[in-house]
Amino acid sequence: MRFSRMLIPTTKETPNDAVLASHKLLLRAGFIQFVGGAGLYNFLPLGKITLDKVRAVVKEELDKAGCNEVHLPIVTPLSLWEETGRADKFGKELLRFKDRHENSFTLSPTNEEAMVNLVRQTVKSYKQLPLNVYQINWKFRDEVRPRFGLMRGREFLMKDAYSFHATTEDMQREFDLMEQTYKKIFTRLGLEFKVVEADSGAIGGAGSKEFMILADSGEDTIMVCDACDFGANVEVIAEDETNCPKCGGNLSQTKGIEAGHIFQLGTTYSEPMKAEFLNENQKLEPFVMGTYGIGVSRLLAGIIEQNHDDKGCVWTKASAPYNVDIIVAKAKNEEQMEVAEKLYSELQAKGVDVLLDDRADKKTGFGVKMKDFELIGMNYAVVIGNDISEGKVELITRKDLSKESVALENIVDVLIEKLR
RNA sequence: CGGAGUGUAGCGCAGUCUGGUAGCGCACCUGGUUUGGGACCAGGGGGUCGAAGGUUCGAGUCCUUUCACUCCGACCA
Repeated sequence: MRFSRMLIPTTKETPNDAVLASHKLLLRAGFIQFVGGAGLYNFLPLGKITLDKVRAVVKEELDKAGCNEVHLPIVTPLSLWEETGRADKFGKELLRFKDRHENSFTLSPTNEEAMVNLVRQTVKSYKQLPLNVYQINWKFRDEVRPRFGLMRGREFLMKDAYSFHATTEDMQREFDLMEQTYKKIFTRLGLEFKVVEADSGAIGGAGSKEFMILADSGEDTIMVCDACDFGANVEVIAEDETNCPKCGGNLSQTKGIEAGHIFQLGTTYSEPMKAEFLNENQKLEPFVMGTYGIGVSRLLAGIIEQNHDDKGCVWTKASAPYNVDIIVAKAKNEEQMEVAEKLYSELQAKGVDVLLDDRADKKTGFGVKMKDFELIGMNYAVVIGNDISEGKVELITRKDLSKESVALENIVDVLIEKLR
């Protein structure tokens, strides 16, 4: 893509209302835009691209683990929620409204009931099990206090998966598989994270684990063991506990952003909703279920909370809207522009996500392009400038802002190696 | 829902105490000069001051009511 044709409204001023780094930077770098209602944001082109990239990583790993992607309507009949009693339990957080026929509906905050309904209408035999179905879809929760930009919006993109099994043992096997799958997803996204024991909250069920992105700004307090991999949310462990219940090692307190949560549900939903299958003994049994969520839009905030500096965002390779930014120092210089166009085509041909900063208006000089590169936080910038007469370009690494001079003929290979 | 704060141009703000017909920076438009780290000069466009009501000759400013947003708390996949 060419910068000159993209809507990227970067700003120098820090928005007054934003407190968190991710909130400020995503606004300043033109990824998102405040709509006016609390917790509602427009995703601008850069934000949409980044969201889609993160979403693709989530989808790929789930598909590899044998999950089935589906798509449910965001509007759900309230009657489904009444079957499980959650219409009352969710309270005001569940946004309700009526259609022209006075029928009650909700904007889905999560989809256990809707997905159980999908499965009970289609799965009748143990031979069809196990089954894991998921969607990556917008959710709406009328939060008491939405805040911190994408961290706790009212409308947010969530991956919600639901597994159905004949036995508890098989559900636990899937639970472990999802834990491994989540670890792959978070690792691919370049995140530093911790899996912790957690409370099951309003979803209900037996065991649950949370995937915490480690960041000082996190809303959750967690206890982690420095000797083994044990970790727990303070909701489920005494905050003054100093010894690891697993290995006896030292526990220390830290902050985390809850970006994923997996639950062993059992029959909490299948029983009241009469979602049953016929077992090998020809008897009806309720499905044993698991449910697994990832806050996809929250991941964007989490990635930035963990990866930013005073100049702007520092996206990880898997999440950056573009991995390479070609900066044409003087876009009116024909030679520079020619070299830049050629490099742009070559990188595209090699499958590299590249942005060409070809802006040639008189207000957009080299300084502006550099500032935008730093603020947006793409992984690398290639500066096509004066050195081009000697066959050299400058390669800048966003993470440490280091600069190196590279021969033009080698730059494609160097970049591909770095992005590997 | 309790506490605190803020609503004035697209964004960031001043003006409100002490009422006199709206201003600054950024952004935007035109022309010129610049061109490797958010340039400079000149000119220009854009606001019924969150909303409603009231006091007054006159309200951004005073009074009443109301709405929204932000932060802290409670709550929360």
